[in-house]
Amino acid sequence: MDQEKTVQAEYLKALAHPTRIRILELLDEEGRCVTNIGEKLDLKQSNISQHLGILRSRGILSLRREGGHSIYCIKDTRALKILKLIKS
Amino acid sequence: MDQEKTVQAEYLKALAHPTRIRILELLDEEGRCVTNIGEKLDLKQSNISQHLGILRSRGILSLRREGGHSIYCIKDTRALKILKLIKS
DNA sequence: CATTTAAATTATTATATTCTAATAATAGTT
DNA sequence: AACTATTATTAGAATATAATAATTTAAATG
Repeated sequence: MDQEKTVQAEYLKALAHPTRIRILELLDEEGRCVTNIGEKLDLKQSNISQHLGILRSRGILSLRREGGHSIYCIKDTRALKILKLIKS
Repeated sequence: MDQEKTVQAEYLKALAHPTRIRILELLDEEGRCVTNIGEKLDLKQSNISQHLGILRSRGILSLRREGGHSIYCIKDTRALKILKLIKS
């Protein structure tokens, strides 16, 4: 596994997971906190948090704190365009 | 690791690798055989063949035999659109 | 038909990813 | 300040992916 990593491949890897795709679809509607996403997807808190971290580290999501909550929003709308492309 | 696999995620996973991205860029120009791709990318034959197999199994590439060669071509142009989207 | 060439497949090893569970950190609340 | 709620981080085990080397298959050529 000694292939040079590329920005493009890393970006696509961030999108290439069922849960992360579902997160992006949820956040397309509106910004949401971790708990809310966890309820919608019925997954463990730590797991959601990790997936959100991956999407954020690639610049796909942004985060703001509000009350005791972390509200995640889509920052890079190319991600949504890609998902729509795949569905067509 | 018990997430349901989705068509979308599997599709993106097929694209999410540096070598496979380079293969798609090469094939965007013209159809090529395995040997030719191997020379261009300077990688082992079996490795190229495996990557081509992955792209083909997802319906992204098509294959025709010609002389003693397997000529691969891009079949699903959404893949190229996605790569272009990422670069922008 | 033996030999060469091109490509696919298989087995193996190394690495990466993902999930769970446990714990830590960070606010807010009482 | 103790308590609670929310989120993040860490460690570990299970699984998946990727590269190499070796082998096999298939077709073309002498």
